[in-house]
Amino acid sequence: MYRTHTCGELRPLHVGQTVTLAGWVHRQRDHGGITFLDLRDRYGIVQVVADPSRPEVHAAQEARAEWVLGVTGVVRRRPAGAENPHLATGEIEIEATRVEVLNPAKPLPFLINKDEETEEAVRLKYRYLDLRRERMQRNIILRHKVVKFIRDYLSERGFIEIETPMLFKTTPEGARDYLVPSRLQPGMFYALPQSPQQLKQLLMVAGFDRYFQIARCLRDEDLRGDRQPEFTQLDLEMSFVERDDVLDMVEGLFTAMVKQLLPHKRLLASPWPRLTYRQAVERFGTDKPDLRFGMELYTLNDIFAQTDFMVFQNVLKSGGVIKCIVAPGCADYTRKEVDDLTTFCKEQGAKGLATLALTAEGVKGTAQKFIKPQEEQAIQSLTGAQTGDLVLFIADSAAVANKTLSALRLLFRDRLKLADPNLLAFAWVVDFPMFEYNEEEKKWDAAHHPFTMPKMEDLPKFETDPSQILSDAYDMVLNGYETASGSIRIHRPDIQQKVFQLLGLKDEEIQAKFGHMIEAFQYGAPPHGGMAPGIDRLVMIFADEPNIREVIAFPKNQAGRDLMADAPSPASEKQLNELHIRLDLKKTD
RNA sequence: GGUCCCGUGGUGUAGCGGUUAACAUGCGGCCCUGUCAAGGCCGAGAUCGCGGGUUCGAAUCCCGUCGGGGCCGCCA
Repeated sequence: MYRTHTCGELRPLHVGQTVTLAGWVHRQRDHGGITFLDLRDRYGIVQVVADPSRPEVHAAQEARAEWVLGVTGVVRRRPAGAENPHLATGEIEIEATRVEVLNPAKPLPFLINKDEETEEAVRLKYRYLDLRRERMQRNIILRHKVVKFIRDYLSERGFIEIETPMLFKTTPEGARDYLVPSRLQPGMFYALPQSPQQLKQLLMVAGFDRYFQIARCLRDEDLRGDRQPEFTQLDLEMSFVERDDVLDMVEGLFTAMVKQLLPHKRLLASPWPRLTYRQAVERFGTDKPDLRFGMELYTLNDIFAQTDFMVFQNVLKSGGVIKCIVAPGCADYTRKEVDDLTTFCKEQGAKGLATLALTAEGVKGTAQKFIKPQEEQAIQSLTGAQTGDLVLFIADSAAVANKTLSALRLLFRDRLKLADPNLLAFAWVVDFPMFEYNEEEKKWDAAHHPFTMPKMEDLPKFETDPSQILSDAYDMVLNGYETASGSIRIHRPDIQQKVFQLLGLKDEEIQAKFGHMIEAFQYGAPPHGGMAPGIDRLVMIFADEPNIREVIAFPKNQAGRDLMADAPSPASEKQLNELHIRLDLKKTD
């Protein structure tokens, strides 16, 4: 038997018992006449004491960090004054009667027993060692608890967990698909699911009523700190529900989860705030606002209606907006600091940045000479800006102004530490537009997806102005991240047809791509809707981690490579032949 | 596709035109009976990612390239 107990569980009540433990050498302190070993497993650390004069415990002296040992000994209370309050097992120690090397270890590429920053490429190459570290163990265990909580909570409420295929069908809309060539059907391809969207809707047609799945989703797009090519969603769908039924269910789930799993975190508000898409963009410049702090955006078009400043005039004439935010206590920014902000704004697409510094010696800044005293007064009373603050103006198209000011807002959040890291600002963003115009391809795209239900009262606008059609789509946002999105779905074939037509899909195309959906909806489809919270992002935020890779056991790097296994890698000639694939690698541009 | 930042012993850093390339930690050896980031002494370990250029002289400046990361585009 390798062990009778785990390293983390021994307490004074075990004193006198003979126990057998197995684990890794966390640290070793050899004093010559006595040797201490900290033996570690995932449950904790316990101190083993070995007397080197006893040959059966001699291995304690030769052991090095991360060797795997088997230890037998007697649990005893530590001598008075030698307790370690930093260890859960710190009141006791194991007096070893046997120390056996189960497996030695080479010196490691980085230290397990220390949470020192290590280049991520090295961590990813030796991910199995990185995962042995306390930080990663904590994250992966938290992730397990989150998923377990979801399964329990939803099961108790009548939800059925159903698996859907990984090999499915490519779809025209949305993200780039990962394709899988078919051996049995030459020239044909499966697609790995971007989400189980269609399948969960068909499960509603099938009468399952309340479905969920911890579902792997795959999208072949460029990576970011919060985006991996494969990620996990809580996929969820309900029949005979309206929007608020779905929101209430998910809000209840995460409110209860935070209370149980994250007692050190506070919710910003309960019930969660709700913003319309329009309000969110107007006030924060984004549809995923971080509500942990203020610094809202203000529109100044009215105040500058009579401006003499040519730049502002031109923007107003061309239908743009003048908006600002107030950076508290930043009036003393130097010329260089303001220049750096300007550069930042230009990187976001803005043409420039105007500033107004409200200093004790008066108003300064690049916009000072263009802004009349009464305009400045109006800005102060609108925004509440005070002496010592720096007002930042962007005059541009609404889209660029919002995007730039939103980015500035987050920049100042981090720079001025405006957001409480222990605050969870969940919120709902509702009433998204149904369609977005794709300038590049001169056509309408679905803002969420083509199965989203337009607002009934907006149906006439299909003929007049599709840009004004709102939908029953909604997002869950948390601390500036989009953490879920969903919608009430179309269950009427006539409305579905209208949407497909507006998206420019030809009838044959609709049949080929979505025929199974259209047909299914003709056999008694219940009204239904759902959503899909992103597990990785949520756990990342819950674990206070700066990127999604820290909560995924084996993530890809920014180039989509697995640095440990070195994937992707070439396929053999034989494999390619079986799949009827010939490579064409000549283009290198 | 674009753009910005980073590559110095195993790991983390210093050095930023002339150094035997420094420090910590880890590693090896020796000493040490109460430590818990144990301590003390000794030692090994880096052609400074790679290639080219500038210079009397390059880890240091320039160009390219490779690797890694952030952001924009993209992500229904």
